[in-house]
Amino acid sequence: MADDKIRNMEEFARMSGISRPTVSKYFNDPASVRASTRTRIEAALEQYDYRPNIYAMNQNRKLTKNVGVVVPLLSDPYFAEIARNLEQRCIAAGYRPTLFSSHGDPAFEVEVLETLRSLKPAGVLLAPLGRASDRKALEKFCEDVPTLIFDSSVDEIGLAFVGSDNFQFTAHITDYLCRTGEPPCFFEMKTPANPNAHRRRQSYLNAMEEFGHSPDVISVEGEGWGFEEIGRLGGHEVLDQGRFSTNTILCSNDRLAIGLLTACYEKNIRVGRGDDCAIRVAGQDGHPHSRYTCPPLTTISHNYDAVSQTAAEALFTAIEGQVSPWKSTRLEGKLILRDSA
Amino acid sequence: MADDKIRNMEEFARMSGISRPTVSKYFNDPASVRASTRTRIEAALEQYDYRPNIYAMNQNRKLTKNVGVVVPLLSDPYFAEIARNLEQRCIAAGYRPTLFSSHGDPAFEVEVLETLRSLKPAGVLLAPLGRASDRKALEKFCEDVPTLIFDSSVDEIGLAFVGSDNFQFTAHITDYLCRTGEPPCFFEMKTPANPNAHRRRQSYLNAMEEFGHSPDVISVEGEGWGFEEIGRLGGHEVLDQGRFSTNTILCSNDRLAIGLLTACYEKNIRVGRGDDCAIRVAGQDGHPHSRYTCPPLTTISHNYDAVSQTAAEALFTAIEGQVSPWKSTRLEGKLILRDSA
DNA sequence: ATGTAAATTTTACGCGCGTAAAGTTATTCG
DNA sequence: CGAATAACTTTACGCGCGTAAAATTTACAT
Repeated sequence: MADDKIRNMEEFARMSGISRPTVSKYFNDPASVRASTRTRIEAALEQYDYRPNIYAMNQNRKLTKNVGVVVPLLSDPYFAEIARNLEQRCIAAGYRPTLFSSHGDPAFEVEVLETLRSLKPAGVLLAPLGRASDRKALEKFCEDVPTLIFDSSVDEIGLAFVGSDNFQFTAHITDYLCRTGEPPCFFEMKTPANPNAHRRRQSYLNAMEEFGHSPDVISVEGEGWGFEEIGRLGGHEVLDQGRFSTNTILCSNDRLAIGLLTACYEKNIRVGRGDDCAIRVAGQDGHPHSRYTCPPLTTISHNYDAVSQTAAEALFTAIEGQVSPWKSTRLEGKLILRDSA
Repeated sequence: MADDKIRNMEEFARMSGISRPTVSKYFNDPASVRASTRTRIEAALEQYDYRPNIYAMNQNRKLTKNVGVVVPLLSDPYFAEIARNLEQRCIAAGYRPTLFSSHGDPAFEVEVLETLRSLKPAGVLLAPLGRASDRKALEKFCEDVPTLIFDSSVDEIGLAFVGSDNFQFTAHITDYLCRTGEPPCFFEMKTPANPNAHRRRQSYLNAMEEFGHSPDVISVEGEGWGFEEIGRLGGHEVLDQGRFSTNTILCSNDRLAIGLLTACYEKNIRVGRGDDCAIRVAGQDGHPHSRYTCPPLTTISHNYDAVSQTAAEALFTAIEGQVSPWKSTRLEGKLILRDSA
């Protein structure tokens, strides 16, 4: 490997004895050049291991291969997992994903979108912060860049929406809980940071009414994204005050449930469906960690694969020219029965 | 807001009645232009809300403000947390972090580095995959780009290394376990994917010898990054076969410990330090989730803040011209006593 | 051998901006 | 008020590549 440091495509083209435009064409699509040319380029590639500058490539391209992936908060394992899933799909489809976290901050979310404009992405997979999002900024962005909204919908913006059917989620698990024991009360944050919380509360209320039970929503204090700790502290308070009206608690999400389970542990309250257990606790999300709580958490899980596949494919077909009207796809969750409820 | 869509700096400069180079200078450092000019630019900014294209900016700049942050796997909450921490510090220091995950794959790690070259970063904060990493590729990258290695060291490459002192980690918690009960055996993966595993095993062996106990390393099967499940399945197997020679188990990392705790739960084995408990389990890392296991996990925690602060600052001073010889900084962990051991 | 289509090269320009040099205007100071 | 010094503008070029059009070469069939 005679590594005389190739600096740009010009130099590489000279070294391989082929014109730069043809080399450019090769990198754009190796099959678009004559076989003999391809061989020569690939031989030179072995010798000088040159790679085009991706950001310079995209500068003057009609359609880039960039795809932006934006999630509200990467340190939440749920978003980390779905982001990883989406990234893999982008790569598999020949796109270049770039991952961004909004860090739970609406202002930063707008910042991320501005950065994304500079990237000139062919498309964007965006999980907005939800209620906290700057609607107008999102809308404007969606007008300029093909954007698919996932996880949490904001009006009817973008190409389409793909997410879980939160109404089905909560209705389904509420139904399960009602059929197998006392009807649940609903444990949530008073001012939830995560996007789908309101939908789930509403769905709980609807379901309880439909099943002929009186609902009981318990909202605990707490700011930010430290849901486990909010669930734990809130759990202690509510348990101390005996505010749970039933022995069955449906949490707005798994992280809250995990905190509540810890509070129960600390209070020596047995959780589960056995006769020796005092309460049942269920979550919602299918959080990667829900399998490893004690007791393992009964939850209704997002269909991670289906959501990310549907979202990614919808974006790709839109990028590739298919025009279709705005559509909302809400996928059903799957009840995961474990020991906690 | 007369939004006649400004397309580039040229147009914006024309609209604000100022030359493009001066506008460019303004965006580079607002204080570098006359106050009256600044006012005019900022007035125009209000009207047309234009933003320079970041990637075009960096194309021909001597020193960019880009900083790459690379971690082995973003869906591991430990890395997610430290990455978030680093990102915030970069932003606070006026840099533009771009986050990358190696997806646990050495080939992809190299891919990420190639992408990073195109970004022309002023510096990179790199947590390598470790043993699995392509040493030569890393080395080459570090020669070209100012790179600070963190979390897991690979030879003496890059500007410096900042991480936790795994020897101190394991020695410290081993010492604690010895002083408070039976000496621990060591629970690990046979072929660990994470980088610091070997150091920790070695440190366990050293510590046990020093304390005059005979060590016992138990390595369980399992591939990949699903540590909890590996810990759970391995735990079942080892418990079934009665292969734990003592009642105290030190796990190579918290995620493994979380899985082992689940196995114990499933086997109805009480974990903790009470008289009614059969075994003690301890982890290592201070994983965000370790607080919420049942029982809460005793562990030795990375000093997240100190590691990320030291790493970030070391990189920034290097970027800003300070030349200093390669140095390895290993920060001590803090023992977090909880109920599991 | 000849014609034709495909591939390639040449040439030229563009993307959105940084940056250096030289000339012009504005500000400051004695 | 004139000179010195900033600050600014103009001009010109560069970064690393895409892309379009015209000219040339190559491949393949007849």
